[in-house]
Amino acid sequence: MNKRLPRKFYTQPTLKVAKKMLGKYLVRKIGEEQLIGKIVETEAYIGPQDKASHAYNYRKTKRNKVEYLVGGHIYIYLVYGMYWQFNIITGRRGSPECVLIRALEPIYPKRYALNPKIANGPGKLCRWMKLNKSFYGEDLTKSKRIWLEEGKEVKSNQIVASKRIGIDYAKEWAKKPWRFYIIHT
DNA sequence: GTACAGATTGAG
DNA sequence: TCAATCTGTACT
Repeated sequence: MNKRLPRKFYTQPTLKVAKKMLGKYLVRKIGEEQLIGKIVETEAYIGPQDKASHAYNYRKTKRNKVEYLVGGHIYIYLVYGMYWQFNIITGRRGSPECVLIRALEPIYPKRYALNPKIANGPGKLCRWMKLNKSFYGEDLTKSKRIWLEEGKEVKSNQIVASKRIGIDYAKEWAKKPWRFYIIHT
């Protein structure tokens, strides 16, 4: 049976976790129903040095304070007044780093697999899985309603790195190849 | 208290 | 190309 990923997975260096997360299954339990999506696109945000990060220069606000928790917690927030962004904290306690989940491929229930566009964007996957502020600070290693499982193996030659999206204001940091996705086969 | 931009999306 | 829509943040 598939096993929930342990704390150890999340406390590795952020860029490594961002890559390893590709192919993992994100499981969301809603009542008796389960939704499962394979992670196919991620972006890394490397805390204090990363100008595109909310925690740039160790900034700590009411919104991003969970980024300082140990890896495995959820950082979720609203952008543009209507879309949630689902991030997973990485690294150790006190190091504000995280990975943004940008896209899922629906696996289960089967009817969603026919509609791959339902979760192909950071705002859309949250709408699909009904993720909102109530998940702020939730622990993926303990939660009963959301967690990550070992999924399909992804070979390194199927992973592409490119620059991150929607953060042009961060200038040179916007060009870092810290967005990872699986080649569509 | 007030102003303003943003890790997006879908329609035109 | 552009509006929708609202919270956190930085300022007065």
